[in-house]
Amino acid sequence: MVLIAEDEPGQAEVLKYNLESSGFGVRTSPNGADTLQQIEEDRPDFLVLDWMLPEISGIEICRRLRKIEQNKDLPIIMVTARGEEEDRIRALEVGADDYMVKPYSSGELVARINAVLRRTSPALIGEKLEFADLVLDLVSRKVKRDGDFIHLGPKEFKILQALMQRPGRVLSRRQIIDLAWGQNIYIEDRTVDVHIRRLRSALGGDDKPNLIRTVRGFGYSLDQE
Amino acid sequence: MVLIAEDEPGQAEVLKYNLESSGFGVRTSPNGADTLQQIEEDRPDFLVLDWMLPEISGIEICRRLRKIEQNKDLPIIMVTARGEEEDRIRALEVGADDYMVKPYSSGELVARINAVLRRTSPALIGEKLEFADLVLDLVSRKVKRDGDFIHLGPKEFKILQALMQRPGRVLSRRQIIDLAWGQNIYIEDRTVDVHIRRLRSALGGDDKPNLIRTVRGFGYSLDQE
DNA sequence: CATTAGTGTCATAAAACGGTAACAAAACTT
DNA sequence: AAGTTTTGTTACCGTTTTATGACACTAATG
Repeated sequence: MVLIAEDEPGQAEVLKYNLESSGFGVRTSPNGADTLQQIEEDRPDFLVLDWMLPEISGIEICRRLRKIEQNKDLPIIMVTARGEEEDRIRALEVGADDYMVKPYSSGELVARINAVLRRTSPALIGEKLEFADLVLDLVSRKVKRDGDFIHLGPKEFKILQALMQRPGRVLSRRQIIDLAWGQNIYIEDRTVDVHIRRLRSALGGDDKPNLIRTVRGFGYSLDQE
Repeated sequence: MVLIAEDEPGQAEVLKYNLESSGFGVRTSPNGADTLQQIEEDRPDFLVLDWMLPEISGIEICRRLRKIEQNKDLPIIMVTARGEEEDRIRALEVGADDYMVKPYSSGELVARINAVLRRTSPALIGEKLEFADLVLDLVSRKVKRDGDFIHLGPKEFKILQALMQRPGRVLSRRQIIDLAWGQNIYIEDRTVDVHIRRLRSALGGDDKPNLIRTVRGFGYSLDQE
């Protein structure tokens, strides 16, 4: 079930029609408050969220959703007329999984929804997260590198999962904390460093290529090399 | 390298010509068996696949490719004369990334290929700034020149970002400071010179064309000489 | 209840980065 | 051409940021 949060009725109709013909179940919501309520009453599998919504903006909705444990993993594609780099970054920062600029083709939206689903809900599709010679299985909660099983503590596991769901993307320490610990928890940023170190060493230390890149001043990302 | 699987030679030629003038390397394949063989011998970066191919249909090729681990992520755009919703859904179901109905403009195909690549390439949704042979990716925070990755400190990165967001426009030292350091911060104008120097040298020094133009009395700008 | 695995912090070491001054070179001015 | 202004370059050193090891504390396990 996909929820479309879009205030312009025409736009919403077109989207609904197209998504339905692509096999998705669709609900719509005309404003921010209603969106939040619908999500609370019956959590959709996917949210297509307009940046500019009456009452509560898309950005704000995104931020709020990410604070609720249950909605941490709700896949969100943000839609907006604005195309500035800053906005894109901002959308990704508040936790959107992807971002589309109007006008866009419905085909592209459908394709992106599928792409995001493939990436963020591997458990649903029975997929595993893979990166380089790393395999992370969410179902069995096991990690394998280059064929060998690796033991990780819960925190390290979640951090690795967060990174693998966004390969190449740099996550700030704050983002990592949000994703691995949860919001509204106060932990020293430095603590992330320590866990990254533990993770690195569990992944093979100096014996194997380091897959976690330090991005000075920002955070960490998964990376080849 | 893009592989075009298309049985009608004229069509294939036109596509090839257009893709090549957009900078893609192109190979072609006239039938299903040859397509699979070419992919096995030398995996292309992208597949443009006609639905109706002799010997083995496009749909069938798509299905088979998706079963092979190595080709799970090969981006595929399906091309067909049929435009029924059902076909569209079917194409996406068997794992195509996008779908185009004939007749279509080559421009649109190029645009779609780029859209799909943006989505599926390592950075996934990396928003990239480009100028000449420079690519700056805000999401993975990486800079590439002419194919080689370049390491920049945070300040140099931000300065380059500021310049690339306004290609050709001259930025005063003050503006650069505001953009890279933030407002209300006091540092010497001369410091910008030093960072520009570091940036130039990181971008290849004397080995490659200098992309940063000095505008005496004003500041700096990105420029192709 | 004893033991162990897992966590968060701190202190310290090690890098990486950044701002400046000082001088050289280049570009304008007259 | 000499003088003046602006930019290029280098070296230096303090600061910031990250890596690492040790330790205390808690939750989980048997």
